[in-house]
Amino acid sequence: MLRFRNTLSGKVEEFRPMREGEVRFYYCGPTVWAYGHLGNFRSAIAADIVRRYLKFKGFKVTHVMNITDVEDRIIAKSQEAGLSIDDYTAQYIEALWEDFDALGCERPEIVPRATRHIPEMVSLIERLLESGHAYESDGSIYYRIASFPEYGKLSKINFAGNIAGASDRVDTDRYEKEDARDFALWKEPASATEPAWDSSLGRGRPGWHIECSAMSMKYLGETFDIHAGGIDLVFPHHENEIAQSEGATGKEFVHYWIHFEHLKVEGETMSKSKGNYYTFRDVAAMGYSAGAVRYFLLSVPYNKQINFTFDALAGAEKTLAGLRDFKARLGEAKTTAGMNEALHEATLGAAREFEEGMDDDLNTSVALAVIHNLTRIVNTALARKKLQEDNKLELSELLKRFDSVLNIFGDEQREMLDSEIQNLIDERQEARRRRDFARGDEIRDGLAGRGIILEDTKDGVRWKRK
RNA sequence: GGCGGCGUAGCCAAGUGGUAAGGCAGAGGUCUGCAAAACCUUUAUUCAUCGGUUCGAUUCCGAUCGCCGCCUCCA
Repeated sequence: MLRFRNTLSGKVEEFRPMREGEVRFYYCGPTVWAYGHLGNFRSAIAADIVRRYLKFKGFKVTHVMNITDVEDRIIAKSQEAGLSIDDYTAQYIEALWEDFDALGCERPEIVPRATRHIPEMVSLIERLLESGHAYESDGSIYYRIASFPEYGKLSKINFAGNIAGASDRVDTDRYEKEDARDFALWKEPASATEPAWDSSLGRGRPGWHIECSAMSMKYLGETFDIHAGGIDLVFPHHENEIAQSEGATGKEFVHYWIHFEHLKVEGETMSKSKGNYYTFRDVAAMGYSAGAVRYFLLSVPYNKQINFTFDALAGAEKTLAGLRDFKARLGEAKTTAGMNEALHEATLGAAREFEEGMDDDLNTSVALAVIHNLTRIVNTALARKKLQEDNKLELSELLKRFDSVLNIFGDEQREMLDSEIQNLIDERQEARRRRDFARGDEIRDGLAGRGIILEDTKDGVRWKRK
């Protein structure tokens, strides 16, 4: 029984999709201008795990991830660069997909962009105007929070208590708003050169929040199953989405809200001013593998803050190498026919515990511990020649199944040996037969220098790329 | 000022009202020409501190200290 912590209720709830066997899932992806830091991928990988585990459970998943490509900062930066919005954002969107692929994230079925959905936003704003949830003021259009009594139900924000300490940061005079909390749905351009769209609402551009309401409802319906994103989006972004969507439709917008906790660096907030700001590309350039980054980012459950340290990442690198070695060793293992019952039981137990852990609000820590325990049991069996053919088949299938969720074991196919390398290995074997260990070690060291690690086993020489 | 989260071995970290998963690092051993890998053994009488509730608390409650987040269009 799959359970999620639902931000709306604050409780862990059993997941029941609206339609049998089908899940509609919306994930607020990274905004373009702040793209690329490790925290983005903590979130992206968490969303990938949600998606993959739903599929593991047999659901058909329709996964929508938005790309915010029109927003104050993007407009400012693109104008600074003298580029159109599209030209400015294209480089980041390209980088997004490269990193997505490198980190083993499946691409969502639908990736709508705000700039491509202006008409949908306009018509949603029109509905809000008609129903009294929105008003025009000074050329812009605002959401009237007073018209939506449930405002605050997601973030549980106490507005009365908030004012005292935070009032200095609420810029009440900036716009002609009825209430300081009201937020923009449609903004009048600040200058003639600013990018804007002509519409029935006048010339302008959408506010930030409206795109997610418009695009999610377009592709997933007015009510859908899961909406996820970083925890910082709870307020105001998701709170406002609820106000916009439920204000317009009168229906419940989303059944399950899932929020991903943030990443810290050495126990502190990651920020450029602290000098501890890392992008995925930074750590990749330092020689860490994408697989290790993925492993690290999913090693702590999504609902807990994760603490990034280079020690931990190096640890993930080694752990992952061990798991991949294990998989390769299993594939090459010589077996006898039949099934070892004790191993069979261990395999079934691991399958069950993995699912129990993941069912419990996607506890990836537990899932990984299950895999490590199984690995040790099977390694012991391998060392004692207890692995039988049916166990091997069953275990290979189970690893594949685990990996359909975690995607950490890497490619099925190993690269073919270069004939040159194979010749060197053969030459070394010949030297060892002559007990010319000096020559043998020389070849082994030479190969090591080229990133080829040799392991002598009873069944011959195994090799792997570093 | 309002609201929320966290503090577990050298490091990362899961977890629970009934006596501490897993990974990395470390130590000893098996195997090996030497390595590597793997296996075996080992590493928290204890879960920030102090009180309270309980037969029993790391787990619940209160206080204290420390860290983090939201209340600013940052995932």
